[in-house]
Amino acid sequence: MGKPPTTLRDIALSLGTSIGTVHRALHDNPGVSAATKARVLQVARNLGYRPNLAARYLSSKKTLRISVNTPQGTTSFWDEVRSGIRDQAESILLENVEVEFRTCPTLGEGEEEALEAAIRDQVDGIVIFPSSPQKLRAPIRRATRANIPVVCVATDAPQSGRLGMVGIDTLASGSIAADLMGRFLNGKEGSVAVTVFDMDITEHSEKYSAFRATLESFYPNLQTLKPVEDQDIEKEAYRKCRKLFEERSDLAGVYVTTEASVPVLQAAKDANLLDRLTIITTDLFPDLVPYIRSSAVIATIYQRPHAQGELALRMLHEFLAEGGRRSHQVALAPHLVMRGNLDFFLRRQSQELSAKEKRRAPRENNAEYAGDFA
Amino acid sequence: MGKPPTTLRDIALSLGTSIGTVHRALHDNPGVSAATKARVLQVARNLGYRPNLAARYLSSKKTLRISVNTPQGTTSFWDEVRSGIRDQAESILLENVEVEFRTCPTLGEGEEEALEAAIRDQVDGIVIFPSSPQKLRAPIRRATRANIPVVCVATDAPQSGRLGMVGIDTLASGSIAADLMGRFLNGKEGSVAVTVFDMDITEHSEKYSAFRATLESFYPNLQTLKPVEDQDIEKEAYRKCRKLFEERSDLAGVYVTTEASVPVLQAAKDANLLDRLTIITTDLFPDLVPYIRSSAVIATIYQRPHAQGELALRMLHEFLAEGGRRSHQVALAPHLVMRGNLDFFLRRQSQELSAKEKRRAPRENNAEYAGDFA
DNA sequence: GCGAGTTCCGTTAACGTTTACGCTTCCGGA
DNA sequence: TCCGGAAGCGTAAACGTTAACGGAACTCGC
Repeated sequence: MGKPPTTLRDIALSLGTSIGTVHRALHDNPGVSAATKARVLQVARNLGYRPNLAARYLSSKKTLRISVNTPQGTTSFWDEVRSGIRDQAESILLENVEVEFRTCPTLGEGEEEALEAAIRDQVDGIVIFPSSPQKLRAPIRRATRANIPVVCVATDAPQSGRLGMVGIDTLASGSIAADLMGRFLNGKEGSVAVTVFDMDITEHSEKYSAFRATLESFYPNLQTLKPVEDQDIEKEAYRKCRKLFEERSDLAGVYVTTEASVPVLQAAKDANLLDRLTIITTDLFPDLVPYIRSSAVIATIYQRPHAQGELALRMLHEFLAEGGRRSHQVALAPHLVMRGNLDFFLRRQSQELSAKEKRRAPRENNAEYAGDFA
Repeated sequence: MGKPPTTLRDIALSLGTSIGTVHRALHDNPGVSAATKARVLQVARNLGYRPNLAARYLSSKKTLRISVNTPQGTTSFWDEVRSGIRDQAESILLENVEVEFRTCPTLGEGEEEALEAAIRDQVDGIVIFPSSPQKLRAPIRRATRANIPVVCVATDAPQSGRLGMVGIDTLASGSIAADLMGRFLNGKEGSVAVTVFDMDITEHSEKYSAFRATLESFYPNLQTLKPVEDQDIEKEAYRKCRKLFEERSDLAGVYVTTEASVPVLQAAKDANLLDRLTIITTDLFPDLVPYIRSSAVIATIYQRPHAQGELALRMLHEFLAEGGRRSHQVALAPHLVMRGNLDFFLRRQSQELSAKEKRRAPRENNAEYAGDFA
């Protein structure tokens, strides 16, 4: 139970060799014969060696450099993600994390270059939003081969060898949207539209399927239309929706899974449908607020960007510091925002975005130093 | 920017004294004159000294003992809280946390004694559920005076000097419940009942007020009845609800804020009202599942016990390790569970409860040791 | 057979704290 | 005068790891 953990010294002693050799063997450094290395690894495993991170940090003082490759974005979503990453980096006990932001001004523009730049700069880890997974698969592979772990945020990049990904559970959000849509429409008949970014993105097609499946099984009198793909281009979203609104007179509701909810709302307004449609959107940003307050948007599914950022960095750090296990996939539950609890989320959002001085603040509040309490 | 942090040695050098003296001064240890101590503190402040946690841990190897005082509970809620605490304790980088569970078999029975026991045992910190805040105020004060920080979970203990508290935002949950209730009832008239544990508990009265306020302002045709207090006694809940159901023929919905939703549901069933009432409950546990599947319970507000546990421990550890700031208050956003996303939450719940071997697992998956990647 | 270059390995000084120990100085009491 | 003790302070050895240096043994070319 309380037996002291094994150290490099223990391994060295038990082999009749030295700490230096053990260290070299465990780290694949040159200067050890294959035979010795094998023996060291064997003993290390037998003794259940786990490196002491405090000692390691104390000794090497190497700081981990992490590149954060995200788009600027049209809403506050990515600002919140970045602020979550920053907060998490600062709250890490061993103060050895340094984040570098490589923000792409426009979606999908220069992502590859930014990723290549990060690899060239020899960062220790990367957090990335792979807006077009197929384009980034190769560079991500390259990073991984260069021993740079990559964590995807918001969207996955399958078969890219990425270390892990954190996002919102697509089933949970698609289904809750459908369930609410069904309830809110309360027995009405009609059709429901879903706008997505691109059905080629796994997350979006999964959300659509989950929505459709839930609606079909619980509310058979509502019909899910084919997805409207907007590629996050505002004009595209407006145009396609406007067209749809004119064609489908039986349209009862819209579920917007993308950031581009404002053009959809504008289209509804211009078609004089704003108060006749039941609209559920995604995420929370200033432009959306008046629509929620006025109930034009009846609910929005908040994808917790701050939490996504925190978790992505945490995953990366765990891996880098602990030599952790490979390949996690974290699916968060979304939050539901409606008129009633809107203020709670707005307050929180602004706190999170402006929480710069939170951590490093001088300890004024404890009289004298007093601090440690331990 | 990148200047090296100040160390004890720096302070000692700048004062012409020794590391030992500086250390004693900073830790209020005997053996330093008041004058020297003052000078040390002054210089430490000027130089912006912050202790190096890695070095501290490496040197002292003292493990932090944390007492977790929670009730057994009638649902899985407290099991999830405890498992969250355990998970967080294990995921802490410096492996210096040891949790001791002092679980009370029945609610409110022997809480004081358990708290006293923890204090007597000289633990370094306490996580507690103060089921009756007024009774525990004094012992919590005593712990705090004995330099043992106390974090409340789920319910606050105001004016007790506790270090902090983590719980669900009452406004967010009360309001979303009301908003959903209003929407689901869709223009119907009638009255809505709210069951609470005890209006003397801040959280419960706040939830009730938030619910009532939101319902009043957005759905004026619905009337919020006076709260039903059940003290988490199942019979009490059943009896009071049964009575209410018979008296109020205009009853349209029920919002159950406590763990005792099953007796309420039973009462509704026995009064033949199960399919006529719109019922929103709180939390998620096995007995509730069939009701959600059958839509007898239309939605439940999940208070994320696992996350509450994680955060409570994190707060305590931050304070103990970092000598952090005093008095935080963390309010989580609740999750909304309905038929559609029920399975997501159930899967997650069972994962969280059974994730014992997750961390300490031997690293089988990396060929050889290979591990560090750093 | 001698230097130059490898390969493999041991040694040691850091890193910043904590802690135990030891050295002064000063003071009161015998 | 000498001793005991305490107060105030310095010293140094840990803690487990990393990284740089040095040295032995062995090889190769001449």
